Amino acid sequence: MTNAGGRKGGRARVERAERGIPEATVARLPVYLRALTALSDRDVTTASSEDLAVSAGVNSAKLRKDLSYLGTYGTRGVGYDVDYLRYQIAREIGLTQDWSVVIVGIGNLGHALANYSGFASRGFRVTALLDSDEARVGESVGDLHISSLDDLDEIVRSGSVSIGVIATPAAAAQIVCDRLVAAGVSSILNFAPALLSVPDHVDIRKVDLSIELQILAFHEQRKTGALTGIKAGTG
Amino acid sequence: MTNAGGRKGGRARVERAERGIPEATVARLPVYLRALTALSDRDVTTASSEDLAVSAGVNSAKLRKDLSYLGTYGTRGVGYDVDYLRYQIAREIGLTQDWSVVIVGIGNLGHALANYSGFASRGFRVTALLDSDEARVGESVGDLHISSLDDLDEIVRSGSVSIGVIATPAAAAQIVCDRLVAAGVSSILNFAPALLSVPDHVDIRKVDLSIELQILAFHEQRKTGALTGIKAGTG
DNA sequence: CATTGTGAAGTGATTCACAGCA
DNA sequence: TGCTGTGAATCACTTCACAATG
Repeated sequence: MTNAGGRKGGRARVERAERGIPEATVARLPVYLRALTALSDRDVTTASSEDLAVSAGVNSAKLRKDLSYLGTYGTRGVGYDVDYLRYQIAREIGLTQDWSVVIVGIGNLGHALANYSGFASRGFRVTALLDSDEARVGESVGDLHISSLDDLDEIVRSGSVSIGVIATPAAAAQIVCDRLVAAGVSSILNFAPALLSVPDHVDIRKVDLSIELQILAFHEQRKTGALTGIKAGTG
Repeated sequence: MTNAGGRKGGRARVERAERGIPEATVARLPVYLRALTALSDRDVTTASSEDLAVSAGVNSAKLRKDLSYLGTYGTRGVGYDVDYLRYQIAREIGLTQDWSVVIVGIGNLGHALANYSGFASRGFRVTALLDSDEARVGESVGDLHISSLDDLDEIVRSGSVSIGVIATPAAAAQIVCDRLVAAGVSSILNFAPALLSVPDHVDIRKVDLSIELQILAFHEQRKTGALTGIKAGTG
């Protein structure tokens, strides 16, 4: 990488493979993993970067560059061994171990997440569902029952939970977030339309359904020429 | 910027402002909109780029640069008029008009999306729920009832639907996608864990819950040093 | 050979830093 | 004076293009 010049004079020693995987690459590893799994399911044993790239929806140079951050797992003139590469990526992401997840806020979305099979199929085990509404506590969803938010500490500690999912209304999100952090959760997936603040050691990712629609609306508007002074007349 | 001498009254000489908004900026406009709404709700009438930036969770230089793509809506030495800027951003995104949305696949997630109030509160009206499972057709969810996928053409045409949401299993996603496109939908939000191909004129965005968790797991693993047996010391 | 792995070039986004203006 | 709007500098990511190699 072009880190030429060197900043803080000294630490220039590039430990690329271990520390320096670009975020953009990290975000694509699960996509590659899924593509490899699909190939493996179709009994494909070897794939070139081009095959894989098509299967993952990226271009092959990007794919090769991405993989190069992990190590050299390909064979020149041949390609990649599908199962071997799949294992390596799974290991890199951390899917060779199980992860315990708690979901807080068991409304419509929380329900859906609790039942979402896509979590379980990777190594994510939903170990608890929490809600602050005491009327809901005890209710069962799938094979879990809803616990009180007050049990959070106990649940996180005893279940080695490191990932929390927030599916509460926006108004409750920061409080829930603080409690998750206090209980020891250090990665959070937030579905509430709210900006959350967390200490540095906590990772947070946000999924905002209404923002996604708004981004689509922006482009849709451009397409139909509704904005710019072109005669509108939708409909 | 090209606004030299050109204000809003003039014609569309400002090619850049209208056409060239960077994707990264577009993705943040809804965030700014939300921050402005929150400020407005607290009766804040004026905000500096710094205020706004804090409220939106970005830095102020980025916010100012983003806003500069839309036009010149601030006042030097003062800041931005909250309601005025809010309107301008809403207009830019296309939220000054309503958008009809159909949701296909009324399983757990589809249900949750159908009931999600965050859509309606912006200008998104869910006008139809579709499912290919005939046993489900007729069932009611909120104040809508589930229609057959076969009615898609009719629904899209009569309701001027331009946005479709796919919440089906992965195996059905491409077929549903093709049917949406054939019916005239030109923006798609895909929740199915599948790579969809669409013609150029169709915009597609993907929300993948399991990928989000995997990205968190990657970082979580690094934090706990679970993987590589990295010796903490940099050497 | 075919295909990987990677420097180098290219593109896009972010941040800096300050001129220009209310 | 205080803050916006924006060129210039920097940083991050992507793509090119080809030497290295099983």
